[in-house]
Amino acid sequence: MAFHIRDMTGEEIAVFADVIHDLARIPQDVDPREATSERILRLLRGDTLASYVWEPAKGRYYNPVSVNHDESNVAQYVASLQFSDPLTHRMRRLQGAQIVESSFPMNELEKTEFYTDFLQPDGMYHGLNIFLPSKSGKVFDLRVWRNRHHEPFCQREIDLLDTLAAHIGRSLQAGDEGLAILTPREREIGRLIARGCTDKEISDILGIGFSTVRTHVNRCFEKLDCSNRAELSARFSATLLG
Amino acid sequence: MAFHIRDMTGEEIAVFADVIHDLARIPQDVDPREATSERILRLLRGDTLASYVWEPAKGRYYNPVSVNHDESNVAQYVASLQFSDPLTHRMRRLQGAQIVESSFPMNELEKTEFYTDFLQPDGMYHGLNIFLPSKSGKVFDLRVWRNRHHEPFCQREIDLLDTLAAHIGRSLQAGDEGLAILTPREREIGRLIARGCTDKEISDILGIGFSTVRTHVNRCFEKLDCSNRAELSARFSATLLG
DNA sequence: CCCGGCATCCCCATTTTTGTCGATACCGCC
DNA sequence: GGCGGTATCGACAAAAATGGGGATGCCGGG
Repeated sequence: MAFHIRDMTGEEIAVFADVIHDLARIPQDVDPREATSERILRLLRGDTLASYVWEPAKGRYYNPVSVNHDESNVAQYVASLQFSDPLTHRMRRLQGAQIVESSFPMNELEKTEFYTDFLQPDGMYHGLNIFLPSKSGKVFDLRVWRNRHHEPFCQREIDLLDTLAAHIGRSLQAGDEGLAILTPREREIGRLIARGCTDKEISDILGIGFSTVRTHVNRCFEKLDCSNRAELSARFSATLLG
Repeated sequence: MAFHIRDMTGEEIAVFADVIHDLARIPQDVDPREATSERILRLLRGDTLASYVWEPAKGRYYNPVSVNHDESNVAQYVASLQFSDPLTHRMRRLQGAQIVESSFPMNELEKTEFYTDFLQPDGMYHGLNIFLPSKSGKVFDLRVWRNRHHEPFCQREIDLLDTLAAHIGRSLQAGDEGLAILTPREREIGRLIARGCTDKEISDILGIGFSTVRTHVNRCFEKLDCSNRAELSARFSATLLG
């Protein structure tokens, strides 16, 4: 029985590589967490996963993505439970992936209402968290859990999560700095430009007036600081294909 | 001593992820092998690495990339030794990463001239090869070696190389189908278009006539079947930024 | 030695893009 | 109810790109 918790099977290596590959090429209008969270959970051999984004302006978490969690639980966390969560306060400023038990002993955690009301019902026992601050002030996080019948997380998962989170962070960062400032309509038009459509064609495709297209295109130029559609096209297609 | 050869250190996981990330975003005019071979060798814990591309039309290997090899040895391999190489004949049609010793017992190999003249002097003893056919008929390969004082390769490296090679293959494939049909000058102009330069600007930057730029641009359109520069820009920037 | 590919240059007519002014209407928020 | 953001439309002139010709010189392979 030479089983060593840190090893990765050939299949896991391949899945890991695919996740990193996808993160590198994901379109900016897709949430990288949506596209990868199931596979990340599998790689970390966890039971449930949740991810939130801390919005500094509002002082709260929002934009949840979860796997194997009860949806209403996640909704409730965003709505109210986040304000009585004793974990994130303590862990948010730590660097890198952290095992919950290391910062918050289980015997202490089990006594809290947060545990009995929220964690326990959804089978969250052994926890592994990472909080990743981005330039914009937002903090992106990933929270992975195993139920109490499973082994606690160990170094293999810490290393994996550190790496995965860094790449998700890069991907989110790109979204932050990139096309997010455009309105949905503007992104739609940007995508068509990247496909080589002329303004006339775009107005036909979208069923709107030529002038409208012109307005949107000009606004794209302003917002993205592009001087012509070739440059705009580059900005879009850098993350469009894949 | 619970050392298990299949594990990856946290640093290796991070390097591996970076390699995959880079392969996903590498410009099409950069050889993905050049950009990653050192790191791949380190991940596989090998001593030397060489890579060639089999050109079916000419019936020979060309375009070598190597790490820690004597350059003249590699040149000689491409020039002549490849035709007396007893290994690749036997291994080229095998699927996936293969340990040389498994197909070609060492006691047999050590008797050959190829070993004494070529492999031995450069310290190639334990070998791990992969041959990856591409749609165009070309076969891309990676050949990693450890010297005789080191452990033979095992499953960890097979899994890793399988995955790495698949991603390099993807990257090369993209190059094959993409910008490779353009001349160097045409690619240069395509890149500038993707950065948003007008034809006038391009002619100034490159110090050539406006008309010349026009000719190159038109040829790009023809070859890549693009109807305007926005589309061309998309083709270039899909792999340009990183 | 000739041919093909490459890089360089020129002209002309037409289409598309770009810049810069407008304007109206809807919707959510304070 | 006003205000900001979004989506929608219009007009005009300048700048750039596009499509179609044709032309030269260089170089390497058959």
